[in-house]
Amino acid sequence: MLQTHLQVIRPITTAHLAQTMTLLSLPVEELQQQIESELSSNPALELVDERRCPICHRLLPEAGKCPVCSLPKTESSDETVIFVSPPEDFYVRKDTGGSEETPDDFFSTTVIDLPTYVLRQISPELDETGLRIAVHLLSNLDEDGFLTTSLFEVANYFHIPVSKVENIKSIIQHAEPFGVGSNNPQEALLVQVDLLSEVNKVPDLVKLIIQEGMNLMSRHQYSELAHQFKTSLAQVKQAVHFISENLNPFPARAHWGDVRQPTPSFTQVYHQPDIIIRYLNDDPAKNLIVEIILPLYGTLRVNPVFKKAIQQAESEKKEEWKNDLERASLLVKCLQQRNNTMQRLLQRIVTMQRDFIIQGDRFIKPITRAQISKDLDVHESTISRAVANKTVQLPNKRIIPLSDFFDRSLHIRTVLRDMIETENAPLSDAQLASMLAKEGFQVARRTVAKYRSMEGILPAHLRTVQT
DNA sequence: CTATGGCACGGATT
DNA sequence: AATCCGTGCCATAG
Repeated sequence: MLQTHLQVIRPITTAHLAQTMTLLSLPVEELQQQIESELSSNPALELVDERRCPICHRLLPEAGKCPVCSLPKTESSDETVIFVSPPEDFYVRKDTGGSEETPDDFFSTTVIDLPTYVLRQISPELDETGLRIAVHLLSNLDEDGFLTTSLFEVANYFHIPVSKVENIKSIIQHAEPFGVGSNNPQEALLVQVDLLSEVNKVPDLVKLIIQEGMNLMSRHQYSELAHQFKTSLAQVKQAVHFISENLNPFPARAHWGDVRQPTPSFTQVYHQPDIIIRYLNDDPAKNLIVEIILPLYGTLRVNPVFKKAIQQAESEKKEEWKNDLERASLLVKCLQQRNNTMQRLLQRIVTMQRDFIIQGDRFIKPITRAQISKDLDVHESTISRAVANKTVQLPNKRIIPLSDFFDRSLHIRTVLRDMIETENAPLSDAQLASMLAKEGFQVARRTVAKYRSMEGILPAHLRTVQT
């Protein structure tokens, strides 16, 4: 019976493969749910919660100590421990993939979730009580970054006046992603408008529309809006355009970059990214860092106590527990595999699309998943699954789907966008098509129309000449 | 008559 | 095998 141990640890390959594949195609958010449900239903699985404060059970923003209780994290040295969420710089490696690419790039997987991300920014300006409140608020955010508790409850809980809580909430809202911690999209937008108008000029109409015209705007009833605010249709369109370009009604789903978004429509917003690519210390002179967001804090492992207990179990229970044990170790192994694949994939992508990441859409290179799969010596479907449903945050804070790295038409689309932006008079699709042909892009007239709508650019006769 | 968007087909990609 | 993408044809709007 002792042999079952070995058999259990070494998983049945078909099941292993099947689960690896499904886990691979899951974005972090869903993966987290998956793990949590398994964690609560499977006694063999254990989460050693190194990064959560044992007293207040809140997130630890920095490795080391809890901002609320100032407790050091617990040490754990168990050889069965598997890092689901490696500490910072856990995985650092030289990049020698390209021939003359900078060999300085390094990759590290770190763990950041939204509450932590926000808390890191605001913790310096808060006292201890403020931190407690902030942590409480942040742990009650929904997936869009909106608050799910009322301020009164929080105030009661901490026995403090509501105004204090409001104060904290406001601080949170003004941290990145701007508007996080609001109660609804409208509130988030307003915060963003205020912040933006400190730096740039924002048309008054924008604020008006957000305050009173949300319903009409979301239904794209622009003429009604124009009527309500007694202004021209063009003005309204401009304002709505401004909103979709610069603001984001769902703070947690995406940042709005300084650069314009490829999908200006409200219907297409992306969730919390699976991967963050940024400069070291946000300094463009420094190296690129690729963070692969992992779903959990602490370490996930097979509970060693459970493993021992199974030997003394009654034969009836034994079967059931053996099954649990098997599932647990399978899950852990699959997670490791997922992380590994994601890392290798990202390493490859980043080296190949370096210019695209740093300098923008114009420099994307057309690559296919098939190419990558050859390079990494894995099956095509593996890459497909790894790419599917994932989003990446670029150094300029834009969030794009990972599949954009394989977009064949993005390059032409940016050229097209430039043409229209710099046009003197509105150009028709046919004219644009022939201009593109001169530049070396052979595309049909019909295709130009498609690209145009993909970029959210109005047809020629509705465009006004830009200044 | 011109410009554009919808539908659908075929080839490439996944 | 399923899906995505570019394109041609056609209907419709201006």
